[in-house]
Amino acid sequence: ILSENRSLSIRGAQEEDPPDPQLMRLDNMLLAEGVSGPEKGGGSAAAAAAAAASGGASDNSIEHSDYRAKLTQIRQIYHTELEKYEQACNEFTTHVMNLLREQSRTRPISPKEIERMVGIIHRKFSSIQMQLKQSTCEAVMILRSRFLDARRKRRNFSKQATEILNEYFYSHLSNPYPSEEAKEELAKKCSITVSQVSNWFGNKRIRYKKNIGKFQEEANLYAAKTAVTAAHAVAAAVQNSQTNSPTTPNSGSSGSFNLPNSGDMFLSMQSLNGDSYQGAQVGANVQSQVDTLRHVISQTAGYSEALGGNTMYSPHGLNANGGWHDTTTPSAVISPTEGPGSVHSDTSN
DNA sequence: GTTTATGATTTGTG
DNA sequence: CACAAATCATAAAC
Repeated sequence: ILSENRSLSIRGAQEEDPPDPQLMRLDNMLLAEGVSGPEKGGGSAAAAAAAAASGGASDNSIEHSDYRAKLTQIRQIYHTELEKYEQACNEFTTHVMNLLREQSRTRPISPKEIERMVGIIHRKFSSIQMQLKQSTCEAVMILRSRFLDARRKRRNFSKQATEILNEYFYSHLSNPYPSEEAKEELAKKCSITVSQVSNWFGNKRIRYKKNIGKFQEEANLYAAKTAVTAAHAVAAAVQNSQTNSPTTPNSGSSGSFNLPNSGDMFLSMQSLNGDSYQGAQVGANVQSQVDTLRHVISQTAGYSEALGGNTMYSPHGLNANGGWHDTTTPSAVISPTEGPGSVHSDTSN
């Protein structure tokens, strides 16, 4: 009898004589969510995530890994608790049986009474199990709602991803519109989706334009980051006017990029950007670096922050009215540093 | 707690 | 459809 009871209680997770519809619902849901399903490996819900994670499809592995971790956690708790209850149930049953057996020596105990006792015990424990399942379901639901509704659970991108994006943005300030291809590349590098990249650039553009002053520091930082290589490129292109090597990056805390002869440098840059050199040897591929360098140089050339407003140095291709795109331009303001040669065809990558 | 930063969404335009 | 702009909702900082 005892062994029979044990096996019954072990199996007894779902089968109660009255097939409680609520219980069935819970069980089905837990099974569907992969909580009560196969221990490891691929749950039904985890299948997609697993494919994304191992398949190298950078799409949403990051988003789902978190989800999966939490789900696993829930599953573990669920199983642990379930096991605990079963064990407790068995122990308690045994205990009661022993008690009854002992009492049977002093007074007659009918098998019916024993059966009744066992029934009571099992009902008690299965109601506990029900509660367990219910709360587990609840937890899964909450988890799901938090992860399904992307807007609710906003995760910041990793520092690294932000670095990469900013680097691209500030080194293409004159035309911060990555091509589809470039977006894909960025997405891959940042482990985010292409649309996330698009979102990021959309937000960045509008917010940069809205308050350029606020982004000056950041712009300088990222400009300085690539300034070394940019300086090299420019220096190679403009062989003259190279008195001193641009010193060390200087980890520009307050934009102190110590250029030796900024004025001259700036002039050469202008001519470079203007016409004379444009097509010759340094083509558009230097343009991005010119962008970045110009920023630094203008800083060094005695340009205080935004407070006054950027008159002469209306930053990079952004005409004084604002807007890279120039839709229905009310006034054609020509950026002084931007010569006749407009900047497009960026030769990304 | 409040404020700021930031990713996502909605709306509107060409 | 890509984009700008406004807006939402949350994360992170204070």
